[in-house]
Amino acid sequence: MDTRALLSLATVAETGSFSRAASALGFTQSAVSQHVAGLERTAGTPLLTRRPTVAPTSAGREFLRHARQILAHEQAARAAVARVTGRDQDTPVSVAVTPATEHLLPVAGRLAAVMVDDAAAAAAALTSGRADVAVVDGVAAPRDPLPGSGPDLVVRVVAEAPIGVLLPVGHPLAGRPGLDLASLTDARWLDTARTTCSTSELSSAARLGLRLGAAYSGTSAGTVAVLVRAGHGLHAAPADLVPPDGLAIVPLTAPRLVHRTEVRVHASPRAAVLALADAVGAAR
Amino acid sequence: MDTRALLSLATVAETGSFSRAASALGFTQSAVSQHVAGLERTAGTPLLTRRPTVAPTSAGREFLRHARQILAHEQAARAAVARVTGRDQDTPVSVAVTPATEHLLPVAGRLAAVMVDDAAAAAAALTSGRADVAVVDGVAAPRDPLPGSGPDLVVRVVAEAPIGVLLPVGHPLAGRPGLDLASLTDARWLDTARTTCSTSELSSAARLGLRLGAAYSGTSAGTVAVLVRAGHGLHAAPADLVPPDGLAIVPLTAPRLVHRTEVRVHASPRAAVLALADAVGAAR
DNA sequence: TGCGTGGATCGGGATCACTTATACCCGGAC
DNA sequence: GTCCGGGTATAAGTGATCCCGATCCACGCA
Repeated sequence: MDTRALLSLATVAETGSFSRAASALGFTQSAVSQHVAGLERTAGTPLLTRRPTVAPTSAGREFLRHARQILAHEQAARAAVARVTGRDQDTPVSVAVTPATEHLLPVAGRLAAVMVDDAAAAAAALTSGRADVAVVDGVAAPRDPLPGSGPDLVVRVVAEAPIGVLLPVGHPLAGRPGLDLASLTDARWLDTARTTCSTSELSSAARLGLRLGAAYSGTSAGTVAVLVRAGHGLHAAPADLVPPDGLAIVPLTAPRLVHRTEVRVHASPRAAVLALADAVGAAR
Repeated sequence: MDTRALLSLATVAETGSFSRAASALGFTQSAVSQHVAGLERTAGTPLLTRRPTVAPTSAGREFLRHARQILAHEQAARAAVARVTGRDQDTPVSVAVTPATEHLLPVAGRLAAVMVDDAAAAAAALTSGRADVAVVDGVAAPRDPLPGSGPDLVVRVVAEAPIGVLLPVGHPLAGRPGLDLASLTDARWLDTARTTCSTSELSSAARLGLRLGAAYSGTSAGTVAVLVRAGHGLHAAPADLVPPDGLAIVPLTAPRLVHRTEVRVHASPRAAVLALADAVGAAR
């Protein structure tokens, strides 16, 4: 099996057209057609529908899942070899960052930031070789790893703080010394996925279904504050945060969860990567 | 990049010889040599040492990690396509089982058992397509998944019981109503990895280092009982187990952990696989 | 019916991937 | 030193393959 054919298949599936895939890859349409035909011959079944539209069949979807993995590993293999042979000394360090950690990056130095939504996406970028370092934050139990951590990665904790609930100062619960999340499942929560301590992270770390209110798909902590103050829903935040005007933070007593910021690097990083990881760890 | 070359490289690395790899794969030694040379040319660096012995270089080790993933995904892609096209109707259902769950398999029916050590190894067998179903047991917090569970897998819990500590009846702690694991880190534990509620699973689920005594690398619950009775160390067990002669089981009150048995299948199983999963689930 | 779009197919030159045969390298025996 | 044996690299030849340009074909549309 040749990975060029897999790339053709994947590109056709993405672009929805043999000719567009061909021009994207610098092949002729004929070659792409032959690639796909060859894969279908070895698979023994059609992988794409042609008419009325070009789209994966059910067999094709399964096949593509693995094909994409193979292509990712092919790139990762190249990157890994370049890393150990040190032939990447002059290429910029590529950093995967979650929205809330972007400000930790040093301004100086040759580096390329890869924006990712959460720790799991950062792990994918790291293992596929798209990133050399990841600076991620997320919600987990105190001794649990953040999602997506695995072997072959060196993890370094930059900051860790217990989690609290962000409430308007006038809210009936704002005066409490602490709160149990289980008693708040019927409250309305902002529906966030990319913010610091996003409700989706909170919900999955706590393994609790939370009732969702207004949805916010951005990443800005300021907007979250405005929405909470306006009563559109609750949101979590690191308990050591200075509460924005008009808001209070009440610590979560159960379940015991923390917001953690981590730097992750491959087990065998080049010097420039290590230096960057140290800089972020020290910046804090 | 051609996966045949990757297979040659991997086989050379495994057998430690170009000629042995060649005969194992049905190639000539010359072809294997050219495969490896081609990969080294594209990688731009030697991947294997030739003399005094054939072994991966550091770049080769990194490369091989990804190469093996690619080969696994190639097989998995074939298996996945065969699954959805139903061309595997007459092949036996392949089941990955942990040592403690083997007795749950129905005796009748065409099936092939793949023995694995733990839930994580079963997950690897499942995603690589080596197994259609997995019947696994392991230790985890009550609402946590067992290690190695992921998306694209349908999980069904067969049995779940709290965990207790297996003690000789004469042991000073044997009369207690419950025990805290944190107070037992200095006790001596049997060093097991493949038994039901093995100490390595217990330790990693509880995130506690336990002091290890005698090591037992087998899987027999009977042997574990004999070793505990003889005072070689403590061991965990499902709390609902009928204690063997001369032993008592004291429930663990903290951390709250359970021993769980699960059946896992791919998201789109063929009928024969589903039937088997149901049979195991019903057997209990 | 004729036309435009887009995938499939055909023929042919360049390249590739094997095989066989042979060269090369190194350690050990004499 | 020389020869031998186990083992990898290289050379030459051949059939398969890859990819291109050209053309065919199916379909939707006016």
